[in-house]
Amino acid sequence: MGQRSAPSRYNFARGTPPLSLDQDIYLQRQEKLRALAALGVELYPRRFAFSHTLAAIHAAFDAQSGEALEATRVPVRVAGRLMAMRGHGKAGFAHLAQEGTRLQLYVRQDAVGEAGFAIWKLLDLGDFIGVEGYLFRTRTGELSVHVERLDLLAKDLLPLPEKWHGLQDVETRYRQRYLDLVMNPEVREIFVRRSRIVQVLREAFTARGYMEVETPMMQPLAGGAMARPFVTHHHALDLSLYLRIAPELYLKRLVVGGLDRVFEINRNFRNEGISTQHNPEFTMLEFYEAYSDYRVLMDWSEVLMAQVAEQVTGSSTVSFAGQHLEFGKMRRYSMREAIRAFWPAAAGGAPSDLELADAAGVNAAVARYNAVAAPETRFAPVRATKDAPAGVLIAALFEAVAEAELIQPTIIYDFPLAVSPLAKSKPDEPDWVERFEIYAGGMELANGYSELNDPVEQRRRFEMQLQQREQGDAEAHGMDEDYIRALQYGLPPTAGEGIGIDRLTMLLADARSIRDVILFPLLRPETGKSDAAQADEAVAGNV
RNA sequence: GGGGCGGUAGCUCAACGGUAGAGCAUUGCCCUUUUAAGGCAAGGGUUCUGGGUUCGAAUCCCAGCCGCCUCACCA
Repeated sequence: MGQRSAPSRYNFARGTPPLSLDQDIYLQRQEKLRALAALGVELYPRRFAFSHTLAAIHAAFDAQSGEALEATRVPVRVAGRLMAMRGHGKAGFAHLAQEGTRLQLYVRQDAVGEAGFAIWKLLDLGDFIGVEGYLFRTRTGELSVHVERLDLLAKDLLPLPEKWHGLQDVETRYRQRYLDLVMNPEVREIFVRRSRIVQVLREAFTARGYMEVETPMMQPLAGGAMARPFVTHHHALDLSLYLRIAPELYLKRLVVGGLDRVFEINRNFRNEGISTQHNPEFTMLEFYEAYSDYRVLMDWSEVLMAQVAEQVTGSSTVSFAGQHLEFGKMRRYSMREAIRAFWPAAAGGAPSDLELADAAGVNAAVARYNAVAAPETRFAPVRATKDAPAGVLIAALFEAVAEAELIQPTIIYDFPLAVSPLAKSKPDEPDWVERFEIYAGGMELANGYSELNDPVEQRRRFEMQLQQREQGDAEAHGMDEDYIRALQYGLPPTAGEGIGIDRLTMLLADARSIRDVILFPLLRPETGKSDAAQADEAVAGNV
């Protein structure tokens, strides 16, 4: 076949650096392409009409005996990527892979002819091929295709990772996700499951009378959450825009407009840190229903989570990080109850509702807690910002005391108003709002509330946020006059909620990093050229 | 941003101050029911980069780059 002569044929002599193996294989395989072309093979044909998917073949014939197959000689045309090849002189075995399933091929010269066998000898691991033949069982009983015709569909010019261990290098897995998907079946399974989760959610919302909508990703004001936004610019309008941090304010405008039940599954963008639980762009399911409140949504969310877990994993109890999470029955604590329930004994008496009702009491509780808290323990200290409102401190206290303990799916309800500028206050406690969050696996999974629909109160809340911003809180919410105008036309009583799809997928797929449930997580860009690019340049004489 | 761990052949990994190796993959030869096929032979390395210590560095030291984990921020 002459592969070894390939480097010299291209005359790399003048100042060309030594080729790495990667380039070597690339050039070998290009040489095989030329050899295939010389055999009259079309190198990049346009289609292959298959008779069955590999999955369909397994579904239909796995139960049939070798004798039955021999009697009927079922003709098949199948396609896929070559993932294993075992040569045996003038015959050979291969495994074809397609959509996560595999089927064995048996190729022998007397069945495919000399020309067909010449093609077979020029195939490599990773090539896409289509074959025609009939089904049979080998001596060991494996369902296989007895190949009679073999077509190259697309050649793999670069070597696949090692077949037994798969692709392990974490960076390569994320940068070249296609290799991860080719080599690691469990990775493929996670993304199949993610798709299933979204599908089940869509069905559940549709069944509840919701319509799916899309609202702007580019917004003149980044509202609906507290986070640093990404900034971009529209040239024709000479307009600075923010990638949205949340769709909330647009979805509620739709409820003003009479779309009573709306949901959106789409990306949010937050210009903040990257961690195992944070990616700068992440997928949020956000939904609003008119004439409802947070109690309705708490109950519905609990049902929904159990239903999704059941339909996706087969059980409402799911394994996550070595624990069994029971989505069938969620615990519920008010935020104040949760602080008391998980209060460290060493810190003395847990704070009462009365103590948490004013700044002095809250500061005393934080001081008691911080006296026993220490970094690197489960009780991290509360970092008290100067002059932070009592509500902000209470929320911080909750996160420090309780959040890490919320492994089992748990609803935390009734939040301080100071951290909830868009939520309706409780009728009997004006400093607290009708808001809840769902925690599971130690992560915040969902956030919902009764929507504040009083435009006068909403303006006051925005002004409070502006004050916090002036005191140095860069993430405090900005004033949105257009949103207030929408409220002035009347927002019916409404409840809304956001569910983090990435985190939900982590929980239901037992993935410990958000990067394992996002196909292309954000990474620092690669620098430099690939070996193949260098080889191409060398061949073209550009070096 | 702080702390910890890591980067060796295309891939998965050894070698831990003294000649850079194995398996898979690749190339050649043999092999018509194998399946991590097998046998024989061969090729393939800027040990992330740059300094330093040393007779000698993949190994020790310093700096940088990249990645992972973790803390902080956040969902």
